Amino acid sequence: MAKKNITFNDIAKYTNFSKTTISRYFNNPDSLTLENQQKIADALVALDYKENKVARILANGKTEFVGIIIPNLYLHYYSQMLNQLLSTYETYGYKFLVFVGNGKEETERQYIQELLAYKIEGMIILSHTISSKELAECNLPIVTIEREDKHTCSVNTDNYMGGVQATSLLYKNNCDILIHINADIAPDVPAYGRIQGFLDICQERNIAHELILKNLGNTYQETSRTIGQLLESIEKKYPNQKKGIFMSNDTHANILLNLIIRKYGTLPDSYRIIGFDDSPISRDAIIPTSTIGQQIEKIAGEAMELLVMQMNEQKKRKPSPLPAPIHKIITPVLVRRDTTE
Amino acid sequence: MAKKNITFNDIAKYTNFSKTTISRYFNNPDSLTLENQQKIADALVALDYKENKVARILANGKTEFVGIIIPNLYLHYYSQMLNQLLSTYETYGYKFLVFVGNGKEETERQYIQELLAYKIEGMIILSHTISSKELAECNLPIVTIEREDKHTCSVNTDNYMGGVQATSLLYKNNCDILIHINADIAPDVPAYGRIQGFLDICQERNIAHELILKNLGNTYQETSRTIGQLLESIEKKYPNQKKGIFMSNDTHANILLNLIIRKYGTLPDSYRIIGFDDSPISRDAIIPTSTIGQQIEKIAGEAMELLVMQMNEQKKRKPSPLPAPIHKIITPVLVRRDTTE
DNA sequence: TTGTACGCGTTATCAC
DNA sequence: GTGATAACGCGTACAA
Repeated sequence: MAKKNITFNDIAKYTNFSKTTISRYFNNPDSLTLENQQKIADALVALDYKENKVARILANGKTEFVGIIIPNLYLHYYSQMLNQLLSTYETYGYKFLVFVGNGKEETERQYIQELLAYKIEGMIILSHTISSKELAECNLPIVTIEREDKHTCSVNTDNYMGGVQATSLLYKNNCDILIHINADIAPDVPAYGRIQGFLDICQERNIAHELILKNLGNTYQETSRTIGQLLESIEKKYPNQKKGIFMSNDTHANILLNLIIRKYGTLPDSYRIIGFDDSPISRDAIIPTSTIGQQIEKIAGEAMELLVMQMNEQKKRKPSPLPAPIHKIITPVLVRRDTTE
Repeated sequence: MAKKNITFNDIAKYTNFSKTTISRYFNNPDSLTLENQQKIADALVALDYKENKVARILANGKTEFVGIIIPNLYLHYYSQMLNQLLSTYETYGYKFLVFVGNGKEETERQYIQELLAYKIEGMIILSHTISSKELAECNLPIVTIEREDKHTCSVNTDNYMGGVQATSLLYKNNCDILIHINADIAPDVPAYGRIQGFLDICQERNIAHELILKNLGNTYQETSRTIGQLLESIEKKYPNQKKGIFMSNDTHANILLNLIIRKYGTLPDSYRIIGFDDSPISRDAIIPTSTIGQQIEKIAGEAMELLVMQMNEQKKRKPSPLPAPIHKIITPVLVRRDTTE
């Protein structure tokens, strides 16, 4: 920088006020005469002053930074969530430092260290890598979203209810056999609720059902092949039966749907399908696919509200820590489209 | 905060060194005895020291912050680009302050002010709202991506080449009539190159063609209806001809494809389709769709490289400004799938 | 190899 | 309503 930055000192000299008064102009303008306010305002434009929030942070400790660690932005769910979180800037004014987790524990730990070094006031964690116990030890307001959350505040979709809704809809479609295909996830991850919801409804209503827990593969090719194999075995196992299939997400539902359509040219009456997430693919599919919609905007909003509450508490003289983590549950929305009746 | 933060001063007292030595331990450890390094290292853990980068910024002026303004994260293209940009943290160590533009000029201007107040070292702009002229006046290293870029450094896809590739492929598919459907975009936006590429190839090779420039609507419903109408008029206008249709993006290509499949049960030989972007929908479509792939990772990489170069220049004693903005062009990749032969 | 003294730009605490 | 002065935590000449 050739020309030095203009500081309060320069303005003070220019206006014959003190630094203090200039500071007050910004933080408590009413304590100045209107006349003097104007003087300073004029000086600001005359000198082309640019504020420096870094100095302000050092002086008053408030960074207005929030850190976000998100697993990726490939999945529509995550990018949408980030979108909504960033949008809360308009409401709360917090700035976001964003890191994309890569699943490596050590790296994500470094991200957190980096965030702490910048004196962020709080964190929102969507990544699954680091345990809520370790997160809680950061001693910082934290909200986790849709992940293990024993020791942190969190906002989650009511996955159980989602599972119930999906299963019930298939049931009402008069399916003979209900099938849920999902990965073999741990019970402490919120998404496990979908499985439990499926099982409970089936047992409660005495519905014939099969739960297929299987890793479907990490690439599209792999997933596609695995689902193809599952479809074959299902066809063999349940011929002449009306099959209601509840897929763990819309991408998988779409793959299944495409396989069926390519085979039969249409979705036979013997198949009903429902996905999860309400991602664009469910709408863009050759047959718009029923799904369970997560209320992403609401989840993001609640997460920030929960975080802001904690951050405000921290700013008090004697912050009283939460007696226990708060967990908010957001109800999902059933989206009926053409793969169910 | 109940307990005060540990500072270099505390460590200095604890170890009987001076602040300076502590500082050196972090910034130039080799200038200390191994023995003394160990002493300080021990003190660090004993006192549970947490570094404070805000203070460091104030002292040395290097924030290592880069600002990003992105129009939205709905479109896969943008979320992917953000993903790749954020991933460069591993390479360069720059932290990212991210804002989602909302299209309102005044708001985005405020975002920029906010970023400047945090003394970011550079900006990457994907939003279209603010002119490159105004951006350049920030007097800060800037790289724009895929937008008007007369006065800023930029990285863009070679849209013209993309148009040429798409058009050539349809031509090689022995289509009787080539049709390009796009929005009525301004010639100074990079994406205009797709139109020009289409036109040039058609004229050069004397191919029967039609260019349809039309706003397809802002909602899915609207877009879907508009494309349906276009399809009808195309069928009337070119019966018994083999139609090669180049859509402006994969979402629109998919809508068109679905309409055709729903009508004919398959993609008739009289239709060849190609999209643009290589977004997931092109792969997930009922018939995997040919498309032009933008090399997002490469674009993001080049953008950061270009930005880092400028930022490094700024840190020199006497930074010499670029004589003219540098514009990098990244060649797209033709992705052949099943909607062309 | 280590220390002294000051600067970075703002806010907070008194005093007037 | 306004001002002097001391933080905030770290980097960096310059000196030793």
